[in-house]
Amino acid sequence: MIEDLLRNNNIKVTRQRVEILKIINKLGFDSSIKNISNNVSDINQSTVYRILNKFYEDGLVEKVIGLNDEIIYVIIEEDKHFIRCLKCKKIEEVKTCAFDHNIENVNGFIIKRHSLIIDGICKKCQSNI
Amino acid sequence: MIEDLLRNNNIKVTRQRVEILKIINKLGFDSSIKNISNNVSDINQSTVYRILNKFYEDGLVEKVIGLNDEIIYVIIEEDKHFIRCLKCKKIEEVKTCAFDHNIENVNGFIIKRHSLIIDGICKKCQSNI
DNA sequence: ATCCCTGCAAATTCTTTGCAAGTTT
DNA sequence: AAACTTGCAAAGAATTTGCAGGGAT
Repeated sequence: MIEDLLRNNNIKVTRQRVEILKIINKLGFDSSIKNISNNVSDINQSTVYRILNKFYEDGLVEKVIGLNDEIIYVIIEEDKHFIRCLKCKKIEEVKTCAFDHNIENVNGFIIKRHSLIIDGICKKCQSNI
Repeated sequence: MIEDLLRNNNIKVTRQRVEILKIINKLGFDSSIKNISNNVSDINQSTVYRILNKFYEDGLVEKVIGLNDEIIYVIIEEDKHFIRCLKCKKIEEVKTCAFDHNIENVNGFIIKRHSLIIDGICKKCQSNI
């Protein structure tokens, strides 16, 4: 439930915040600020900025360089991984986790989560030479 | 040699490009556009933008969300990994690679490179509670 | 009732663009 | 010589801010 996502992060529930979260979910890897703004109704542009900044500061979303080389906002989930085609720039989620969980204490850190960005050439682009 | 980095990527060698590459190297994880601009001498602001865009398009640098949550430009190297402290936001390089190279053909892609972003709590922040 | 959030409009900052002159290969 | 780069100045976008009214707990 979207509202719980907010409550769990001690963020007050407002119409604008709920709507923006829903849109981020819906847009997936296309959730740039521009696209988010274009897809919500009756939310002032500066409110969109303020909400996204808050979500980011509060650790609810992650910023990633996405399609079209823009910053996209992704709701943080445990150990989510991406694979990205160097040619067509499509991004997909990876189901398998290639992270060796036996490695602990990297650089003395306590590991909280990790994300893996894999670059390659997707099937389609492989066939187009 | 910096100049070779450019030649290898079929990018013409100019004073401005060499200088910007050197600064990126020197600044490390602090190489936001603002910092790059502040650290070069006699390069017009629009030239900085044009050069960084070109480097990015030509695959010489990668964009990453860095310190201060800004976009930073990092020279692409094979399988470079980062670990990032969730509290103080410090970024470090990881020497060990926790990527399981046995996993091939993820999602049907031909894997070209990967990067791992690990989030955790660094030593210093562990002691400050 | 209190504290936080939002819309609005203006200010500020960031990024792109056209063109003429200068460089690189 | 040809093709590409740069600086400059101006245009265009993106982002932030102060404030007054509205909403959540």
